[in-house]
Amino acid sequence: MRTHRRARSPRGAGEILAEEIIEAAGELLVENGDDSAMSIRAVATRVGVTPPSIYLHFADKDALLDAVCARYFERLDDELAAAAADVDDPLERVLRLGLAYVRFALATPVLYRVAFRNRAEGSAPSKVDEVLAASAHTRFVGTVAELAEEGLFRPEEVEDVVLELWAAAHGVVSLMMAKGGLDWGDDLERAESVLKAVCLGRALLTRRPGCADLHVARDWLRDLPADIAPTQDNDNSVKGR
Amino acid sequence: MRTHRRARSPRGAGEILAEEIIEAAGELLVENGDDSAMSIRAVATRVGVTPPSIYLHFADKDALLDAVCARYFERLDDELAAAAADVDDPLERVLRLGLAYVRFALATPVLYRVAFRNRAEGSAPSKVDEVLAASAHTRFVGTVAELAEEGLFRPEEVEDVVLELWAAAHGVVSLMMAKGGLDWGDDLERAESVLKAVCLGRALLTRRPGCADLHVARDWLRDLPADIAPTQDNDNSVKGR
DNA sequence: TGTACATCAGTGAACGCGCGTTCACTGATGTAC
DNA sequence: TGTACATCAGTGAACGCGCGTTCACTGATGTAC
Repeated sequence: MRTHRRARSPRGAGEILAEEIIEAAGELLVENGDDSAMSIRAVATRVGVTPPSIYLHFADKDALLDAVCARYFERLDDELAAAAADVDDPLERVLRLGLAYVRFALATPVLYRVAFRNRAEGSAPSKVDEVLAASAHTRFVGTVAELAEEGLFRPEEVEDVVLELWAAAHGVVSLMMAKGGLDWGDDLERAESVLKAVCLGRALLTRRPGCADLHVARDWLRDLPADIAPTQDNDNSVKGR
Repeated sequence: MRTHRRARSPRGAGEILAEEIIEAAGELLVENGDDSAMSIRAVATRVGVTPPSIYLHFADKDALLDAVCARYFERLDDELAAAAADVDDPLERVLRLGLAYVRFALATPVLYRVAFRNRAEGSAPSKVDEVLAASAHTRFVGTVAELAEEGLFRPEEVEDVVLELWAAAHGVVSLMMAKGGLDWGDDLERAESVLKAVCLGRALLTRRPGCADLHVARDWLRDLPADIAPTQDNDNSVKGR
């Protein structure tokens, strides 16, 4: 039941269909909610082509989903690049990157969830992981490495800090998606709070290793001197800038 | 193709079958990897009963999955209770609770993932959320409230801190499950690091609100006095105790 | 300038499958009289 | 003590569906000679 028939690609331009398939698959995922609702047949119908045509460009359904996710993470990297542009201070930049990640994920929850679906055990290594490693991950590593140069972290723990920041951001968005009924308040403010806590707590543990002992940490927190004077502008949030 | 036929329950004991169904469904999920691999027919076969019998006890497949998840979170609460027993210090207890959560999730990744699956939009409010709210969530709230009494957090931010700790723990386990290939090191040590960072960072933001401005926070971190002498035992981890 | 051929981008029809769910029925067990 | 009846815990067979995937085929376009 094709609603329209797609014009055949000119010779040598078969790749065009691949692009249209990825795009249509992404749209179907967004519209229908999850990957079990995206069928080869539905994708073919939307593109205006018959189901076997899909197999001219993708080995199977899983390969198509993978391509959709890879495309998705490429878009994520674009967003991260935009968020980091012109932010010289690495501490502020890491927060901006984290918030951009959260904003991007919350804007497209279905795709985000599909991108983090668990793949079948025997399946080939995914293109998605390569894309992630080469883009978003590298971007975070670079910024955290700058922070390490400042002395906020030790150089050998840069990868660890990145993973932990990622875990925090991922946790915030995926718990929000799964348990939207909880009292999250403003999503981005909550994310900002978590990201700041991880950054500061982690840096604190680096600069004062003794605080890894919770009793030491508590005594120390209790004895903190009175807060310093607030800075001139009261807006502590980075969101609106 | 039943491999064995289950003996009929005696009169008045029809509920026994419901229990066996939940148990079998859980086993199938664990063995087969995800919820699309758990079919009503497979559950019936495993229990030794015909498919329509399932419907004597569960309205549909979704209701069955829900019951499995509710049972799962009841088990989680048992683990949390055991982890918190005899830990008087609330700061240590919150860490133990978090680690028990992580350990439990990592021990049964498939069930954990299913329990956080996204439900269809129109579906009835899940029993799972009630169980969670009444058990694990309450447990964390109680402990964080004690920390607030100590002055580590403000009383009105107890719920927020619980959500953020939950998000952190959830993020660690679900990212580990989705991206197991990353360099996580020891899973529980990584979790401990994140949980401590969130706790300390959050408490720091409470005691020194000025640090919400990242520039202030950085100057402050840079000017931290030299670390205090380490405590007598060098084991900062809570894992083995 | 014409023609045989290769290549490319698809099509049409079908295979076989397992699934959730429904419906009318069965047979053992307890209960009322 | 015997019998009719209600209840309970299931059964057997089927409906209808959409799915991923395969296979032989088509028809337009470019290329060699």
